[in-house]
Amino acid sequence: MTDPYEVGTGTRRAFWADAVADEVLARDPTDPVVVKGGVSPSGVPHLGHVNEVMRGHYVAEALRDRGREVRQVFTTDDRDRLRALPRTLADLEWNVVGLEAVDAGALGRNLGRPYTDVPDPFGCCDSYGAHFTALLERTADALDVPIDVVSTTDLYDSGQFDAQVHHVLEHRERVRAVLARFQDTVDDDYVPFFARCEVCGHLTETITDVDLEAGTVAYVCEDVAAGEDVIEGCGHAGTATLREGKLPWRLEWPAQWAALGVDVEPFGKDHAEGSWPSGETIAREVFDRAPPVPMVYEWFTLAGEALSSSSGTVITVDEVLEFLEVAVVRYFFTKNPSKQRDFDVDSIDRLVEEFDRFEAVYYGDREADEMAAERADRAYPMVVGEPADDRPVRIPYAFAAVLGMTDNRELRVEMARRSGHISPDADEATLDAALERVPRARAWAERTDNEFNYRLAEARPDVAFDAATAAALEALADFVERADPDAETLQGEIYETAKRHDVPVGDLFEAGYRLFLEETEGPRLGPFLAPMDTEFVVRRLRRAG
RNA sequence: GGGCCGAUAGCUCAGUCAGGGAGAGCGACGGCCUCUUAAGCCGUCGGUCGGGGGUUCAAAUCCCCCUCGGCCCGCCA
Repeated sequence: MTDPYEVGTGTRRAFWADAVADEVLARDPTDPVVVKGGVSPSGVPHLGHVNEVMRGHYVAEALRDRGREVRQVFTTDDRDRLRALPRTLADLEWNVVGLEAVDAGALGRNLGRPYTDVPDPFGCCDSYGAHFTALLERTADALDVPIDVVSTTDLYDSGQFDAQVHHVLEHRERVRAVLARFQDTVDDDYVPFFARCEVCGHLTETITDVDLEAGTVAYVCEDVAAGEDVIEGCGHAGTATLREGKLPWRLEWPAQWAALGVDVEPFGKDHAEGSWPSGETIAREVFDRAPPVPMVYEWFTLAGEALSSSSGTVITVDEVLEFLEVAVVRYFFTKNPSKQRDFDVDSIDRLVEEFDRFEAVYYGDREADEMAAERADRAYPMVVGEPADDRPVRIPYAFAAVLGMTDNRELRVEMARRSGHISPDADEATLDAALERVPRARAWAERTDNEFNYRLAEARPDVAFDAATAAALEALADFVERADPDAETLQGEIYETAKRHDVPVGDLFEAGYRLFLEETEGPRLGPFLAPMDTEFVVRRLRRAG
């Protein structure tokens, strides 16, 4: 069998997507090459689900780069049954809410039914499945990844799956024999089909007869185990057509490959040991076709916790984009897929700085070893789409958070210029692009309430100082009013003023932070105050407003 | 119980596929900027490469055993 862990590691390639593309091209597929991913629309799509989109996207881009036409398909496995109620849900605007915000009782009565048969708890889409599929599509859109979303329910309903379902049932003896090599529970009575009960709508696994001539199965609606719980069947005995049900996942997956002509598919490490080995064998021995090139990605954790829609440990792409630029998020997914990675909002500034370095390496503005240089060369254009001629001006993320202390654009520009992060002759377009990071970094500082989370105090804080400090502040105000000093002059003057008034330097700085930020510490005061409106600074130093 | 992936500096990670110099960023420490004050620059320190054994002239890299994190071997993805 093909070890999915080996694909992408067997050749010397700086960027894993190129190694996967090598593997795909070695099989000489016909255009369009089909890259697939997919998930079950079981709940709020989170950052982990993005693997199914982004990993495939990079493989697709690597193939396109070699002149191939590529179709990236994303199956929403919406015929799967609702097995448990997730702890959290999200409306179409990404407002994440607890289960108590919807009619959980009504939702609970739908356990056992396919997602596309469950009413949308928010009432805005055709079904539960359609609702969360819509969020998956929005996720891909937000990251600028073009995908063809294919509903698995639609594959059944429209007849596109007829041939595969028929084929599976026709050769169910062989299916049984193959699956039994992988699963102990497959016995002589096993029929690889779940029928939808015409009375209660549950998917039942008890198939009592198969009539391929008529294209129907006979079933009894029995209890189904769902984790610790049991979903009760209604006991009804009836018949269903081959479109009124579904294949078990281990067959549905290879059936998708056959129906959609899939050439390559990334999947999570959970599949690597379970459904991949059996699926690959089913593809060969039942569908008589080569399985796609596999590629495994490891899972992410969120601040050390497993991402899970059902438990509610989720971070959505919508959330992530509040504090990261699209390119940075896309960059995150260029990293080695075989490593478990922790996504920690607290230290997201590191990721951004890493992206900035990666970008600088691409533009040759930064030394890098051969491997890193080649990786930047390959991956960067896929991350940003179309690299600009010149390296974009980037403000360091942490400093961008600092600029977020004020909403005044001129002040932001002034501070960025004086800090040397933006050249004095930068045009408006460059400024806008560079400042795009500021609100995101500001959102991050607020969210994590870290050391960059401070705001310019709009109203004068109510603080009192001893006589010496007050006199020093007064002197400083006079100096600012008289000299309108630049950053370094002012910074120096603060020291001098403190000395002259016999005030410990630290105390005078602290007084400044209290007056302007309502904090006891802060950024270097000179560069911070110098670009501000002189009148305002003087007034505040005199505690007059 | 069987199997798979991962573990490299305080932190985040590259390097492991094809054996030969242990690396980057951040942090810490020191220095520069008339200046202890969260941004800039220069420099320094920092690692039994998870542990043990083996192969080899040579092992982070190959082999075996073990520990830890995660996953699979039921369902679901």
